[in-house]
Amino acid sequence: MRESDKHQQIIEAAVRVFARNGYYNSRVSDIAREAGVASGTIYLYFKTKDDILVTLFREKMAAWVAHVRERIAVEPDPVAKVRRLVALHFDTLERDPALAEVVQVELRQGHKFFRGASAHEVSAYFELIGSVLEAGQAAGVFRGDVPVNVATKVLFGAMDQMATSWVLGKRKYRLTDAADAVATVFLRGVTVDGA
Amino acid sequence: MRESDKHQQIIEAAVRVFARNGYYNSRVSDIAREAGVASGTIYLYFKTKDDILVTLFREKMAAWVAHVRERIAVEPDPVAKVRRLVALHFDTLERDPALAEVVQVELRQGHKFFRGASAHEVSAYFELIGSVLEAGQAAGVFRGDVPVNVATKVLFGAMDQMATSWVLGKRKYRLTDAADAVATVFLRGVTVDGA
DNA sequence: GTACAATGAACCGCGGTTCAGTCATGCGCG
DNA sequence: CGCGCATGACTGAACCGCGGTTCATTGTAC
Repeated sequence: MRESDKHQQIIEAAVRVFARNGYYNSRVSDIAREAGVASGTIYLYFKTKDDILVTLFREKMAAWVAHVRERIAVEPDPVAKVRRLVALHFDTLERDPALAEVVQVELRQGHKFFRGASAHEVSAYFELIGSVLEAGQAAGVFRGDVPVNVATKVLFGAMDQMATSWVLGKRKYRLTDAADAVATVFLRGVTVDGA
Repeated sequence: MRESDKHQQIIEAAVRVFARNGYYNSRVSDIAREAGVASGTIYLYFKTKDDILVTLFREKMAAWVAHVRERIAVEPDPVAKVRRLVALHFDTLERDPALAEVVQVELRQGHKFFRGASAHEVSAYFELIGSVLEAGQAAGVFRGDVPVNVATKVLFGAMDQMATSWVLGKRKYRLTDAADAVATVFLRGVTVDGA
């Protein structure tokens, strides 16, 4: 039983508990029970309850960005990269329902998500999207009259809302099925006419 | 001093307090002080602290939807309606920074926003957007191969993300300036070729 | 004088955090 | 080899501050 075992064990338990009850309605003792440790043990690995949420988000988000980055790198043209990005975004959430619930609903709490400690990881994802769009503009595939930072937010916002609706609607359909439609609308919106 | 005076007074105070500190970091006594009443008075008008948040959201959102609905009704063609909708969405938030903060950041808490008591008001807005897009399809202006419920979420998500970024970035620029770009990307995405 | 709005100090349950004690592991020494 | 002893992870009951809620009292309008 390596140290990182317990750390990870607690993180994974926290994801499930937060997904079930929400952050503020979860007590530390709930996470402890779910992880199969005593509540005091939590404090050997995390400074505070908040720290669990922040750490969980940082680790999950960092892994996410790394995963997406390496997967879209292999796609040669910008259009394919965007399609792949959307598909991966949805696929990641669909693969882990508890994580999806936490990311889409619970992590938006107050100042903890975009602002605060996780800001760095979030902006890394934004920058990843932005770099794809910039490359597309440089290649003459995407129109230059749409500011990249606007297009980035439009794409992220579209994916994010699709995901949120899917989570809140109790995941009754396959999120991935909508990936093409979302990518198509966006691409049609930013591509130069006749490409 | 009509009864509804105090009710409204408390709601407006709550908006400012929640905007400043976040929902969970605001105590009822803070709202009371801001409203200029005693903390016990709050409970003559609201059942619980949660009730304040839910009521505030319902009232604000209902007014929002009504306002947008009547304003876009005068625009005759679907494209103009969409442009107007985006402009109004941003304008409403820009006019009331405290409300914007609460709507974009604080109200996303746990199950209180899209799920739960406010679900009805949110879906009213979604249906409003959806009806515009449907009319556009019927008129042959918008493409029929994009499902309306997907396009609705794409548009809402795009606007919502723009707004969230603007709020989190401390409102350093004019949100309204981005309205055209957002509307243009979306419209280009859903309009039939050559319209 | 009656009714009812408003007050705000005090209550009380909740739950994050602590810490004194238990247990397991491995190491040195006879 | 085996027997304690030191080390440090782990435990979980108890503590304690916080803040939502209540309600006996006061103020006011008619």
